[in-house]
Amino acid sequence: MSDSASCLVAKLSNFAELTEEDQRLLAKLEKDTRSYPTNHSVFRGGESVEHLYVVKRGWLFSSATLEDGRRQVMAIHNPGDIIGLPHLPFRSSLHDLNTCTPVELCPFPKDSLDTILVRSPRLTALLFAFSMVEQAVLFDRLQAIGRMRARERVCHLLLALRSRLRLTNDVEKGFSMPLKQAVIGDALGLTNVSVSRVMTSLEQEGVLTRGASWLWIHSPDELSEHVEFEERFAHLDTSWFPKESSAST
Amino acid sequence: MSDSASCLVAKLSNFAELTEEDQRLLAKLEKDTRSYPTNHSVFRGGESVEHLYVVKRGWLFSSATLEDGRRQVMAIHNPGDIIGLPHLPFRSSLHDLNTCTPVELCPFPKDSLDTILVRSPRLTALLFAFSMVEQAVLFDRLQAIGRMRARERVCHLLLALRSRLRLTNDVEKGFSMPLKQAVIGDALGLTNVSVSRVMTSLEQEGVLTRGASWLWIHSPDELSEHVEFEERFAHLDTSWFPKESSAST
DNA sequence: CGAGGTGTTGAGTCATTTCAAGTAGAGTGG
DNA sequence: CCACTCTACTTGAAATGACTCAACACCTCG
Repeated sequence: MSDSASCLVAKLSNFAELTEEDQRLLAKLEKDTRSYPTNHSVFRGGESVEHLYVVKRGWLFSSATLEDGRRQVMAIHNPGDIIGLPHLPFRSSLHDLNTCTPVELCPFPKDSLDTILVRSPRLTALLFAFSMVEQAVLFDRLQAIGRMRARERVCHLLLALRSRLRLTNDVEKGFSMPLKQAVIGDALGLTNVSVSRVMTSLEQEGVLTRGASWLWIHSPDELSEHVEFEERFAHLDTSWFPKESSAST
Repeated sequence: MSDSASCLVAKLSNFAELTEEDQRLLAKLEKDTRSYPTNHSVFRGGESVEHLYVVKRGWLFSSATLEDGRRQVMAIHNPGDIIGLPHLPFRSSLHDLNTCTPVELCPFPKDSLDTILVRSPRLTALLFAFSMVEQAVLFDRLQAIGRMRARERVCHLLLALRSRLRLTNDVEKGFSMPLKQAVIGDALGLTNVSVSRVMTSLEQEGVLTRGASWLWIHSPDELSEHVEFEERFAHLDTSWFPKESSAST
């Protein structure tokens, strides 16, 4: 993980060797950088999406809103994430994208992917694998929302956030957590009020400590047994990947 | 959609031209066929998964169960579906897989995909796109569970099922629906009791007609406005696909 | 210092669950 | 072919977890 390496390269390198060529292909996705302020709407659901985005800095979330205002937060995005893959096969974006903090994004056009698809089957496989990991995380949240009580849901989300951040940050002594309780609620099918009650009670019980946009989970292992949280970023099975980039051999 | 064409080829052909080579690559995935009876467990979460499966005939569902027995149904699988892509990057399967009807599956090993990845970037893109459509459907269900009332959730699921089946069946005058209410409930974060109440009331109001393992939604258009259901299988944007299979040119 | 956004806390309400009993239907064996 | 059994579904009554509404506290930022 050299200084010049992007978050994306850093994240992906955790799971598979990247060739020079692969790194070059990824670097092209991060050519441009755009900045956005806090609480800014990057795009809205229904708008046509020509670009995908690599998150360079900051937090964002994707959400969809029903006509009467009920909102569901679909995903929370951190540095190193690629935003927009689910929109790929659609003409217009599925969700709104909003910033939680000041953000730097690297937009790249959809069809930049075709070079990767043609030149590096192995990198393609890695991106696909990562996309499936995202989907696994989504399944876990589906289970949390569908079958867990408010308290379990909140714990589950906090553990999931921590697990994500651990790929690129040190989280042992706490980590930055700029999400508003209303956003957490909308991610979990709860109200901000319920989230507040749970968080307060968790803090009183000594499970965690809160600061301004900051959170410390004291004993994640203990907590994760209690709420049946599953680590999804631990290890990727890459055995089925093509052996080499066909183009580079 | 010729007689010899598989459900998978039929489904994918709806969205992009498949070359001879692509069809041959897909056909290889359906070489073997295995049969399973109703209510049979194909595999359990945690077992190692060497294979993916193409559904040739019948209905199945994937689910995960918490220690105390609470169950979440993650996905419902119909003919033409590929089962197991989300498990791909993991050593062991994420979910249980169970049959709802007698079923025929075509198992193929994970690394069969590498030929596709290397030989046909275009088919790879199509599979990826389809996988993203699945994810979009998952997002929709997340919203349903997180932010809709029981009645809306059930309507939403019924419309989603109908929309899936429409790819391969005629659903205008009703369709086969072998899911038990407990399964529907577990897919929606409800109890079988709530599902029963909703279904009964929908039938009384003339929204639908039920028969033995059979369902007719009278006016899906009207219903879908009422519950904000979004059709995801209508059209794929394939503009970003690589132009040709690199290997076949 | 004031203002607006964010989080907290309490009281009352409501949708869904839980529990329980009963009905209907499909499949099985005599 | 009928009785039996098991499972799925239905229906009602009571319990409950989360929501709504509302007031208030806190903090940040201008």
